[in-house]
Amino acid sequence: MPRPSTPLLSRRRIRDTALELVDREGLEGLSMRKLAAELGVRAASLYSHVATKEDLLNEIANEIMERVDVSGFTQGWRPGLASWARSYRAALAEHPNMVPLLSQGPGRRDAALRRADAVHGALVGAGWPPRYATMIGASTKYLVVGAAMSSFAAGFSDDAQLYVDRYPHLGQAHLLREHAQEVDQDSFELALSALLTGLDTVYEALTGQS
Amino acid sequence: MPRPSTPLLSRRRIRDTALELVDREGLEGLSMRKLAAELGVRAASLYSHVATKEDLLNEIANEIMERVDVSGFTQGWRPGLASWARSYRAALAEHPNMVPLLSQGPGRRDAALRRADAVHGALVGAGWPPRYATMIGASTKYLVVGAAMSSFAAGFSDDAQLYVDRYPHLGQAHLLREHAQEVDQDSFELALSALLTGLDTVYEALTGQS
DNA sequence: ACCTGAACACCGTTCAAGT
DNA sequence: ACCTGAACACCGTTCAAGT
Repeated sequence: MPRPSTPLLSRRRIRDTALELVDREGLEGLSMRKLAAELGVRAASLYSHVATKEDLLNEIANEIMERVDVSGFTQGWRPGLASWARSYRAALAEHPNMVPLLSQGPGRRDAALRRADAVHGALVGAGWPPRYATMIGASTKYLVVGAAMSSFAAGFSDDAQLYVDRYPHLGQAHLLREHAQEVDQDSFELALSALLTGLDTVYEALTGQS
Repeated sequence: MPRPSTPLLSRRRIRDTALELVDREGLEGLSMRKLAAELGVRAASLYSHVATKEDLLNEIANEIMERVDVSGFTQGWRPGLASWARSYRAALAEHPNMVPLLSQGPGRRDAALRRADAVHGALVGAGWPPRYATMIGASTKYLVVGAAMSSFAAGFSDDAQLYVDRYPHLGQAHLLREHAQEVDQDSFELALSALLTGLDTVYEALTGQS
């Protein structure tokens, strides 16, 4: 008898199912045993395809970062920064449970590093001194990552009345669940446009151009 | 025979030792069993003083947030925001391994909620419309949390040469370990001052004053 | 009131064994 | 080459039992 046709597992299927599990049940809901069960297999089998759980999560993180678009810089540094930031934020928003992992520096994830490098290069190409390019890339990332991590939508617990009663200003501030996403969006856009405006001022002072 | 004098454990001692462990070995290095061992006791004993591990971590997070200073708003909203942001960032920097927990919204942590409320109230008191006060509080938090989460110091792995070789722009950009903290600091200050400048413009347009 | 031993239901990972 | 059962060294938490 020859081989039993195709193998049950593949890295592709393992990654996809793992991400589904994380999206559905959170990072803490992912265990190698549950993942294996979902795939109709035993936990030990996963180790024929994946070195460790940490490795698997890093690969998934890398794939998510691959969807971040840095092509906007062809339009100039200002629209480039804005579209990079929005695309980055959108990528994180698609997998909120992965955000804590995605936020911790580029680590050894190629996709994140390649994008950091592209942003830096584009800023330098536009006339920013290298050191500023570094800081602007970092600042923008702070905004995106911070918005993803501390989004009101995730942070405030479901029984909003608890907050309204005890913290009157927050109550008035429309910080209830139904408005949370809108507040997040607007806060992010406010911060982004304030940052860009502030950078304009610096740019003029540095280069003498607008 | 009367009681054996003083109890071995207290919530205070448990919290302090747990935080030491997290600072020393990271969040993943904290287990109830290791914590108990450190305290000269068995894991089960901890549950006479603490409901769950999650509860314990929330209490620790709350204590850290208590050190964030919002008193600067007596000097006006601009210096208030700046000193709040810096104090918040400093509090996170003291316990980098706790940042992922501290960053996920106020949750049920009183200290974080009280501070969010104070900031909001101060901004409204200074003439900002409530909705803007909410957004400004959120934006500022994004910056602080993002800076803490994705700090270069933590994110880039130790062998900086790996990056220099493969990503030329990053190499030039002084992104080596020894400069990482300085870059972090400067990027944060750049973003903060750009944000404040941007907000000034909005404030003038809204209130007609500076 | 506080601490313990033993147990329960989990983990990630390894490895000899099977096909 | 790929999958498995059994094992190892861990987890958080509970609970009857001891003082």
